[in-house]
Order: sequence, then structure tokens, then C-alpha cells
Amino acid sequence: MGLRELTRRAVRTQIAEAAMELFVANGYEETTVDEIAAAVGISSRSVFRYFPTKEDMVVGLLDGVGDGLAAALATRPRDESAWVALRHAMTPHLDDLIRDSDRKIATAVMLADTPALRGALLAKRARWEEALVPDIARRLKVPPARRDLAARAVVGAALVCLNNAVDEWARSGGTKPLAKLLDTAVTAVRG
Amino acid sequence: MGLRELTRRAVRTQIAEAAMELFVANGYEETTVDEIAAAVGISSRSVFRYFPTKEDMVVGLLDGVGDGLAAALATRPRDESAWVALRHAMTPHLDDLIRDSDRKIATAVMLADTPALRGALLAKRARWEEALVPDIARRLKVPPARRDLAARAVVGAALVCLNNAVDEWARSGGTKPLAKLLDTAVTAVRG
DNA sequence: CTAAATCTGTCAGTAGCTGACATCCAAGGC
DNA sequence: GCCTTGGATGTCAGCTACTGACAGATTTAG
Repeated sequence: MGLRELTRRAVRTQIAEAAMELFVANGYEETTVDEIAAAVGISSRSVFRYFPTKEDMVVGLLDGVGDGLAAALATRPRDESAWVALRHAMTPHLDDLIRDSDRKIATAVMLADTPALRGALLAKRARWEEALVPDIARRLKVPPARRDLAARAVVGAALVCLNNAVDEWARSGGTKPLAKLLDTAVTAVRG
Repeated sequence: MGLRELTRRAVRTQIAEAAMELFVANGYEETTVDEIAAAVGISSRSVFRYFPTKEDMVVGLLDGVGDGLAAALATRPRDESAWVALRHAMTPHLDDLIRDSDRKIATAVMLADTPALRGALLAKRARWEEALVPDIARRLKVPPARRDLAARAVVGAALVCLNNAVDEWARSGGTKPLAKLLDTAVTAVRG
């Protein structure tokens, strides 16, 4: 890995950190890209060479989550039911959230009450869905004609549970146990 | 009702129709607000006096759906289970979709494969959620501490089912039976 | 060491969206 | 019928996110 790739990553994280700092301090919509660029000491044009959109400075961290969930799902036994497999596949992700919870909670809270960001978040979630649907389709015992719709519904419902659990967890400042919140959501949906 | 309110509604629908026509013909993102304004014969500034955003020219029709669902839900017996009540509350909405299906299908298809619009759609859906959660919370038999989370999860999952069913219905050109698609999604989630 | 590939800032431009202001037309009281 | 008042309109100027093009510096590869 050359020096080039190294500085590139360094600049990228520096932009993200400066952006989050300004967002938390002054609000997302009130913070302009020019201000972020000035804080880092580069031109605003260069900022857009590292992040395709302003939204991505916040939700960029969630890019790998879909693949992570899909990978975890692939390790589950083939005959495990869709819901059980999904629930287990989420555990590593929950652990990751709890790891450096301060940063994650800050972003989660910001995502929760900044309407302009909700769209970006749900766009990411849609891509997670795509990554999970093929595996789940195989686990469902429904005729092929209905299989795709059924899989999409199950995956979507599971991600709704995840989202709501994380939201409540972030709202509580990370005090409530995340895994139990998720179980509450899942059992409510399946009851 | 004075002449003022009359012309106001007329202009609003005229803008929406012209916009949809151009969107279908040339694509949503390729169509500029100036072009819509020119097609109607007014200034682009005035367009924004009738629609807060360009997105709203497409999703504005969905504004009343949340209240409609909530009203239908209120008519269901108090002791009916959450899922059954939700499913029944959706029937009038399905009928409304089928009524003038051509227009509805066109908008549904456009919503499905225009990423820029998905955010707006999900923002609306979030507001539907708010309208339904209080009623559903009353129907769940869970301790009060978990009730809100559980209700949000159930409502969110139900709306995911609705969304996926409508998407598939629109993709099929309205040929597949919408109610059965919804049932497929719901039973898959609850299985 | 040279040549190709990158990164950078600057500039100009587009689209969505907003505020301010002057103008004009309908609504309602007299 | 008149006149005041409030809503609707167009124009203009401006902000912000974002993009393409260009030229200059730097780094990597051969």
C-alpha cells in the first residue's frame, strides 16, 4: 500500500471527524460544506472528491454493515428458520455498535431526528435488504412464485426491528440493553 | 367556498398533472422545475408556492393515506389483535389503489425505481407510522415499558408488507391480486 | 530520470429552493 | 359602487449542494 492510499484514508477520516464535530455543535443542515472544508484546510471541491454527498459524511460508516450481516447470515446452518437466522446474524453488528458506543450513539441520535438524513439511512437499508434477500429466500418454505415477495417482507420486517431497537437504545443513551430491545421488537412482530 | 380556493385547487392539480406527464416522458431527475412551470404557463417561483418541494409533486397524493389508515383502524373492534386489525384497516386503501389503477401504478413504478424519490416516500411512511402507533399500542399485551417499541415494530413491519405488496403489484402492471400479495407478505413475516 | 497517473485549487455553471418587493386582483364592509 | 385589505403573482437576487473543465503540482512506475 503506497503513501498515496495512506494519506487518502487519513484525509477522509479527518473530513468525517471535522464534519461530525460541526454537525453535533451547530446542527446538520446549519453546517455548510464550505465550513467543513475550511475546518480541514482544503477546498470544498476536494471534499466532494472524498465524499459523494454531504449525507455520506454521516452514513458512510454504515456502508459495510450490509455485507457484514450477509456474511454472518451465511455462517448460520441452512435449516435454521429465517427469523432465527436473522436474529443471530445481527449479534455481531450489535456488538460492533456497543464497542465505541459514544460515536455510534451520536450518529444514531442525529440520524433519528434529522429528516434530511433519514432518506440516506433508508437508502442504505434498502441495499442491506438486497444483500440479505437471496439467503432468506432459500430458508422459506413457500412456493417459488411467492418466494421473492415473502423474503423481502421478512427481511424488511427484521430490519425495521433492528432500526427501532437501535433508535430506542440511542435515545436511552446506551443504557438499555440493546439485545433485549431487539428481542422485544422481534417477538412483538411475530406474536 | 370562494372563487379563490377554487382556482387554487385547479392550479395545483394542473401542476401535478403536467409534472407527472413530463416525469413519465423524460424521467424525474431529467425534468427541471422550470420546464414544469413553463408547461403550466406560470413562473417557477409560483410552482413552489403550491408544492413545497419537487418531490411533493409525486408523493403529495399520499398525504391523506396515514389519516385514512388511522381512521379505518379506529373502526375495528378494540379486542381485535394488532395484526388482524392492521390488515383489515388496509383494505380500503387497497381498494383506493385499484380504483384508478393506471395513475397509481405509474406513480408506484416511478417511486420504485427513482432513488431520489424513495426518501420522500419513506418520510411519508414514517408519518403514517406515527398515526397508527397509538392505536396499536393499546392492542398489545406487553408491559408498558416495552409497549412503545413493540408498537413501532409491529406498525413498521406491517407497512413494510404493504410497501412490498404494492411494489410487486405495480411491477406486474396491476394484474396480480393486490390483497393476496399483501396476505402473502403478512403470513411470511408472522410465520 | 522521464512519463504517466493522481491530487489539488480555481472557476464557471446548474438545479432546487427562499426571501424581498412591487403589482395586481378578488373579497367584504360601508 | 367604492375602497380597503389580504392573497396571489412575477421578477430579482441569493444561498447551498453538486459537477465539469482546466492548469499546476506531486507521486508513482518504468
